[in-house]
Amino acid sequence: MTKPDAPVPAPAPAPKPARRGRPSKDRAAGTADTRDSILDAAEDLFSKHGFYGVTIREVAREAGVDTALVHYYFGAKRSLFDAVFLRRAEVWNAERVDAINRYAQEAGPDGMTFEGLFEAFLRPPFVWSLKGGPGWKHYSALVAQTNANPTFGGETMTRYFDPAARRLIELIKRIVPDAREVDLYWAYHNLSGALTLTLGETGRLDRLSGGLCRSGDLDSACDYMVRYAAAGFRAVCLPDDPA
Amino acid sequence: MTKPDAPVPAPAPAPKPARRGRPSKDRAAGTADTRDSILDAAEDLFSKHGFYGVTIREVAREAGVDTALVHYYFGAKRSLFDAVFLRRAEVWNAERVDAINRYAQEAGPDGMTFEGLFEAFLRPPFVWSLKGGPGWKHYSALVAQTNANPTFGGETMTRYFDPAARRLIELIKRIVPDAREVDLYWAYHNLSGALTLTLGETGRLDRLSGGLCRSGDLDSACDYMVRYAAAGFRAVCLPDDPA
DNA sequence: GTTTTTATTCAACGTTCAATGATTTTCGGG
DNA sequence: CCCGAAAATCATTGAACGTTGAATAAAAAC
Repeated sequence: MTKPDAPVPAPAPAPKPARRGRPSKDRAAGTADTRDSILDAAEDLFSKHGFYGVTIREVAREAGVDTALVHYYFGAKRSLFDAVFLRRAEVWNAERVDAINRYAQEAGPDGMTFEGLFEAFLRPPFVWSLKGGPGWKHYSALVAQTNANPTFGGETMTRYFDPAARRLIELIKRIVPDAREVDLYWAYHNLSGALTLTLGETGRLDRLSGGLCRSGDLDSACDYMVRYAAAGFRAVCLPDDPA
Repeated sequence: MTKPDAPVPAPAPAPKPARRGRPSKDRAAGTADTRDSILDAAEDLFSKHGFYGVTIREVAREAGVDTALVHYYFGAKRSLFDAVFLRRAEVWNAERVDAINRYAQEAGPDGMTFEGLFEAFLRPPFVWSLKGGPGWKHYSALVAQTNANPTFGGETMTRYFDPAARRLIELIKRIVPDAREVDLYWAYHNLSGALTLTLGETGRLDRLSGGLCRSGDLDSACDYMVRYAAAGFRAVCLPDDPA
């Protein structure tokens, strides 16, 4: 059944040195290197197939390490997922909060607009996804997927992502002091859904539009979202449109 | 090693009659009953834990049937998922297309508004989720999750859900004939994200708002979404706001 | 009344999974 | 120079996985 060994592809590719024990110092930087490569691999795979769609073995293979090393660094599989999720959560949200706080200070209490505030709030994640390297792109998709999942990461999403949303709503109240709070939350929910779907870059918009729009064109996406959301908030909070 | 049989809990609880072979005719309606109960169980579980988070054994147990029966009716696990997804897809989308077509006819070419059109387009799925029983609620969550997944159901979502979106955009063009098509698609994307996140009812809005909003209050959600989206579309397609 | 088809249960197959314990090698501190 | 801690591999464990084949009983077809 074996094919005739005509071209001789390679004389048994020496499957690996398979060195055991602690690695010699010259290779890599020691520990942080391995840890991060596991996180990167897990981030990539989780973002594409979800928690249950990924095995520790796949993570280890993509990271180029032994399966047991994943447990050595992160313990149970669920802990690995949490580590992936938390790694960028703080950066992501701290930057958004900083941006809207800075905008509020620069614009002053009476100079703020919905457009300016949303621009400050939305642009950072789009920029990370565009310019932060593949890790950030994967992370965006992971957040999008986690946000849509009813039983997964609920507490984590709340813990890390809600403070930024709360701060945004506080600042919106300065723009429309008479708005009802419940209206603001529902309007924010509309914005949140659009944001996560867009950052997920599932490619559905590309197919729906027959190639006219590209999911990866996040600069345009952010521009559209700012205008769309600003008008939506005004319509929801200012029903009589005093303009 | 066996415990002293002091209290005698039960003389072997007769774990089940475990009848074999085709069921007698009086019990149940024959085949459609079993098939649907499997679909219902799978729909429930898939919507909560995703494709890989559910095992055939769990589906069978929740449906109250043998594991092998699931394969008998649906073959491979992936085929079961597709069957679940397709069962309600046609109803869901046919009704939305009918509703917007009816609205277009009643309002006439010059009488259509964004609010009226979106009301027709959005209300049906909200009503199904509210009044269609638990199956429709699970299905809504399943669609929300599938829509956010980059590698799953992409073709299926496109095949069954895009025609309704295309028809909607055609009708929007009658309201704003001068709008650029690319703007309409991006605006629709914002609407789509809000819709699926809301129908998912993940409970995040409840926690974010401290109980002020309830995810399950889909009547309000739909009202908000109609107003929000109508204003958003106007802002995106009519940048100079000729009003 | 016999035969075929349909619906169901049971038992098992081979595979893969997450996780662990033992072992090995190198680094760093004394 | 030694010795403990760190970082890695290997081998294995028990459980759970999707899937299949054989057996069985009622219904339907002839």
